[in-house]
Amino acid sequence: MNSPQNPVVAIVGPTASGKSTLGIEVALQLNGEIINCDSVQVYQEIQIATAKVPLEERKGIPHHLIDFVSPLINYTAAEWAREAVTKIEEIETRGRVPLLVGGTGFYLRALRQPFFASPDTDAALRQRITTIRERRGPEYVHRLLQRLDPTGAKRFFPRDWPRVQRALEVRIQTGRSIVAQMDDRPAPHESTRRLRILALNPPRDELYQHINRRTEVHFESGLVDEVCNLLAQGVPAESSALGAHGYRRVVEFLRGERSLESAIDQTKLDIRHYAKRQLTWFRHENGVEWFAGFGEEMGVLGSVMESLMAPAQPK
RNA sequence: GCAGGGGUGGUCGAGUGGUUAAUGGCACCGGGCUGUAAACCCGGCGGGUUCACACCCUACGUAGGUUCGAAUCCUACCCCCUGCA
Repeated sequence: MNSPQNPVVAIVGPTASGKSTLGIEVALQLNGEIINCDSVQVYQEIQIATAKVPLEERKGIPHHLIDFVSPLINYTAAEWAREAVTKIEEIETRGRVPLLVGGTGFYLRALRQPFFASPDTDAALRQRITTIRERRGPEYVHRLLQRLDPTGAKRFFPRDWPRVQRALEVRIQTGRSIVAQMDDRPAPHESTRRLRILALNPPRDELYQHINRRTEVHFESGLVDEVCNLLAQGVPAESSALGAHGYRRVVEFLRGERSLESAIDQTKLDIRHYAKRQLTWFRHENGVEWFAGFGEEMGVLGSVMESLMAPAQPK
């Protein structure tokens, strides 16, 4: 019943490349619904610097997995992948086409290559390890891992603390090395075989200009006030939500650690670096079809539609 | 005009006679990524030839000089900053 004629479309690419706009246009033409694939847009309440498409600009296209997680929670890729599968099924049941739109390559990969089964994050354990890291440095944590799980320790650079800490957590929680478990991936959802991954690749210098301009607009639109309010509401400064681009630097500004100007400049830089990493990610992701240009360009929409109407390229 | 300080690679900034194409930071480029991923980490980074060991060229304001050897010492000139006029 589900053939390649019923594709699941993913629109990916660097930030500010016009994915959202393109996604809506493609959805209109394919009778689709959009599933957000961006690790920041999932959060409620943070608004200005997230580049979420406002409701009135969605042209009636339903958007899922957007604006639905409290900023108090630290959402994860595995959760997203699970919920995305559910949404894909729901949308297809309605006879519509699911469109995954967003720049978080890691989320998309979590969907295509599900993670090995592991216990939920133990917040207390994570906090304990984090405290150790803050007091004694990431290398110290790496040495701990070396003792408990030498194989795992070899796999990660000592300073790569998120991965080192996770490996340590897994070793402690399951009694086994993370490395020994990594190949136990569950089979991906059937729909991932019908994925058409379309990636935008605008000229790098123009993309960087877009990013710079967009960042200035965000600050002019009251980003600083937004952060003040969020902090006042009790959203922790260390939350994933406030770690997002823009928010993070404004928090530093409010703490007096940098000037407003430096917060703006650093945000621009953060985002430019991010865009580059996204490009790297998708360049090496399997089965990606590239389109030069921004998603807002009519020509790009044209070639995207043309390519979607044609059968998928054999890989 | 006088006195003092300074001009180093895209940028900031070390280096004060000899493994110096020149520490380091940033930018930039490339790469990684298995429940924090808008996070975190790794590598390259004057130019040219080479698969590679390697080799050649050009570089520390400009022009000369001293020296076996200079970004580092000397002379002149140009420019910048500070103080006094």
